[in-house]
Amino acid sequence: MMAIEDETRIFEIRAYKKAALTIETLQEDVEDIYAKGGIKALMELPGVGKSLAEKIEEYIKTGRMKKYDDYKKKYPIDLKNLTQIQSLGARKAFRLYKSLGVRNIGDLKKAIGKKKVRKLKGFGEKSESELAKGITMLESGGGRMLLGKALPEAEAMIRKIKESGLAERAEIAGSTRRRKETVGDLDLLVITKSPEKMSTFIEKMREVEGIIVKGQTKITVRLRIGLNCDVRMLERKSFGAATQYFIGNKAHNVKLRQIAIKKSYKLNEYGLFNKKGRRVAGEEEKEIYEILGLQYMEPEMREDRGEIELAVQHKIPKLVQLEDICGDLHIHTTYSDGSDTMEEMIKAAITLGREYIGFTDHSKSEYVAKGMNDSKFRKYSAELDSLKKKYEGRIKILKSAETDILKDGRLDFGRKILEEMDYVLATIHTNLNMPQKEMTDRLVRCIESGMVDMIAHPTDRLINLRPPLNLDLDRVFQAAQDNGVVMEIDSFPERLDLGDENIIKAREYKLKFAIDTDSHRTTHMGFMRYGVYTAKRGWLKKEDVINTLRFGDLMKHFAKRG
DNA sequence: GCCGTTTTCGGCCCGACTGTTTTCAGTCG
Repeated sequence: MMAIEDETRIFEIRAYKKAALTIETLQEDVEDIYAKGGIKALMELPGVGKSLAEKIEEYIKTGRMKKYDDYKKKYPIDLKNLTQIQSLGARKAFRLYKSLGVRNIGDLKKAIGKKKVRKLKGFGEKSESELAKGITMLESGGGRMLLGKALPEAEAMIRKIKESGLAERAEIAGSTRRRKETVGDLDLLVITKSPEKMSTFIEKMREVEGIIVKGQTKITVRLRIGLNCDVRMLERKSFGAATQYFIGNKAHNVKLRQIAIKKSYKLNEYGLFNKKGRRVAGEEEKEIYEILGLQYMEPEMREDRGEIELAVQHKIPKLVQLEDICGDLHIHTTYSDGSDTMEEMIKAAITLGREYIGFTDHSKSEYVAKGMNDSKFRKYSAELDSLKKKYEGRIKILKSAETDILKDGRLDFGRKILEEMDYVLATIHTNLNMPQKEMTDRLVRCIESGMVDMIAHPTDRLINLRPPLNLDLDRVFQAAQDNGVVMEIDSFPERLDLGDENIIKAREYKLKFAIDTDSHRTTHMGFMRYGVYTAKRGWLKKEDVINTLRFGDLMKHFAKRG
């Protein structure tokens, strides 16, 4: 609303946005900060000064903000939703309101239906149809896609672009490269001497449904899988700068450019330039960080969560890598809801070079997953024993089960069976709607039982499908710390649980993690990389992850718990 | 509206593309 009012106040508007972002990404609730330290504590937050702190205070105390309410009276427009429409910002939305009385998306649809928009000054037939398209896109979901689906698509496109013979280099950028759990679009970068031919090649790719915009250095297309894809074409000398720029994220880049300015440089997607306009870096990403006095960091860390401050001090941690993973501790077979046999899973694990593999079929409470009762567990156990012998020298086999945590926090198998296992993996699968205190008590009781080594997919969320369990994670992590219980990072693309933000929280409790695939068939074993990406986004090092241990050390780790 | 190793005033990240324009406003990333 301020943007409609007066464009010259752009910096004031940015100040509001910046403060809003600070509060959104706070680890703590802003109300708690205020309760503890009052207005002074609010002013400590980056981007929050006296004026904004007072407004936040007003909002916490009264639930309202006068300045906002006054604006809202003046502009009774649903800007929040209207500006979700592609190509529609605050100023255009206001013009639509003033001349056509458009207050919300419904009104806009009607106006477009009556062909009224095209008659307005500054609008035309084309803008009208762009708005119509934008509304359709928005209504058809417009949501974010799982990394597990978007990344393979991006990789396939990169392969084809390289094979075209038109590209010298091609890389994935954007949130896909940062390995965010979901992505809103694909960003691809290409070095080419013939951008026009490259554009035509992209247009004709089988993955592409149609063109959205096309310029001299970039083309945006709609992909059949339901994502937009930006392809930027560059010269070799700018490739590093462009990679840095388009990997982002935005907040990370803004900070980088501020550092550049302080050091009398200018940073953009074409390079790092000194005062005289001479390019001092640009072909390689690393040079840019180096000249700015920053330690290089992997893209997974670039979320402006303190990594730049660490880079200034050259204290960037060495993150865990896929190659560090020695084994997989969460595997299903035909003994419960898996579709491949134990032996098929073992052979696949050997092909992937795993040193060990832990079997974890479901316990009896999981009727739908054909969970094992005690007698079925006996058969399962016996077969594992004979396979252990058969594959001796080729792969180590561990015996466990994904044991249900019952409503009261007890486990679904008795002590005798649990003691037969090399380690106990436990999780919540049923009664997912308990209130926070009960749910937390349930999990904490289980952790404190002394019977459990590891909690599988601790929040049980399914991305875009099911919210996380209502848990007080601070209590859970504290209990895990006290009892040496490991938290799983489930690599299944729909799960990625714990996710990056919860890993960051868990790290404060100095917990150990296991990155597992939760495979239900041999092809799922390749999901390990998504778990590693997530761990990297949570800044985990090799030492934080127990399945980077060699087999002997892993057994020592489990033995410590008895 | 915020902020300070150049500053309590005067900066604040930067460029591409489109549509509707005759030189630019608006939007996006």
